[in-house]
Amino acid sequence: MNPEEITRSRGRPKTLDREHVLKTAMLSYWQEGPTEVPIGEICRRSGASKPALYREFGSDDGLKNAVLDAYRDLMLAPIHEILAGDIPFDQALDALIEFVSKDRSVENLPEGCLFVAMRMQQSTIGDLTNAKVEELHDEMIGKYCEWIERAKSEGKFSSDIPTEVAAYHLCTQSNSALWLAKTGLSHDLIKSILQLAFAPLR
Amino acid sequence: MNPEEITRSRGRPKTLDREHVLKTAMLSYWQEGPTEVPIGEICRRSGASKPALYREFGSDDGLKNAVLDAYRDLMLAPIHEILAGDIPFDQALDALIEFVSKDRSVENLPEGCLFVAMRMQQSTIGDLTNAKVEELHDEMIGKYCEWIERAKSEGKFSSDIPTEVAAYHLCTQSNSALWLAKTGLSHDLIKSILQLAFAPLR
DNA sequence: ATTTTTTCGTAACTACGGGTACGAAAATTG
DNA sequence: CAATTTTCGTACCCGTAGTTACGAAAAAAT
Repeated sequence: MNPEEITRSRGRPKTLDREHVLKTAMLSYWQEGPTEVPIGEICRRSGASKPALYREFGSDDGLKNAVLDAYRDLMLAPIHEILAGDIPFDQALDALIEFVSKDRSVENLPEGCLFVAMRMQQSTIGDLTNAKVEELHDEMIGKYCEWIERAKSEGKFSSDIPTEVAAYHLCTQSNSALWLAKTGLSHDLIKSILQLAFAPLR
Repeated sequence: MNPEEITRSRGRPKTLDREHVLKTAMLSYWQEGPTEVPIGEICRRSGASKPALYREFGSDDGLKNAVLDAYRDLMLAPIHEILAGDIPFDQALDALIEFVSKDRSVENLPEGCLFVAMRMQQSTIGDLTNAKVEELHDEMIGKYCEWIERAKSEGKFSSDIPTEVAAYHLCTQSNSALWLAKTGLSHDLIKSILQLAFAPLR
């Protein structure tokens, strides 16, 4: 009754390592851009064969879609957690700045934001992936709005600023910061820019 | 001695309308993304033949490079003028917001910023064009820096904020605003976001 | 052992897009 | 008019990338 036998069915055993392919693809797209790395290259880098990859993900679009799910858990979920937490507004802002402008090279992660990169490439990306991108964006704006509304109700945030304006502002700043990091701007400079950009919210 | 005869040389007269091709290409790239519109499509839309276009611009890269020059004159130069002008700092900021968040559909121009779009597409774009993109970006940052330094020397801008931080912040906000417009966000909302973002500079 | 099922991966197919070879066309020159 | 020069544009070349056909391989079931 060891784990190997639980899902052991009839045919030839699957050797494709889905998680490994997904990780390879995510890092490749993240590093070089979602439209820059062809399927064949993902195969070479991950050691998988093209048909195997197609059997698993269906299409280029399917793979990108799956990658985006993995990316969400890695990079978007932590932001959601900061916003959902019970920490004071100012501290949450700082945590946000810290998370966004943090140097990821120590974790062997690329700079920039795969999510933003995908959002830019309008038509080059498949329908499935585009739909997910918009879904994740709406989710993010929603979380920001909830957070701000909560802060407003606690008197920690000026009611003069419409929630929607603040939410888009926050979202935009994070995106820009991640993008600036990709252009090679120093993390200290980016942090200063974020502090400046978020100043009117405090 | 009419204009037609001034440059009339020997061979078959050129029928390719360079300006028309350039305008077609600029609007196409601007609207749909610089990597989304193939050369062949530019030809179809402008009525030019492929070899004619290659004779005129040399390559895909050459065409994009020429387009970028045209775009600079149309969209970047006006910003430079605002920054170089003698108007008070606050008014210049407002003029900036106005120019960036203005509705361009009335002039039949696309939303968004071709320059920013090109800067995103790292490797998909040729060397010539990439070099020009960086050149234009450095030029823009430089103009912002000069403007801020001037404002500082006149006591219209807080010396607490490093010039470089403010310059990047301003540049980033403009880029973001143009990009938000491309996603379909209302111009009023974008203007509010810009006002919020620029508040700490006043 | 043979059949059945499932996955494997080589080797193709196809579409698209950047770029060009080349002969025809249209002008000036002598 | 013939020679020369320059541009024109059809029809092609070729590399790239997404996708799949298909026979072999590896397991369970009979």
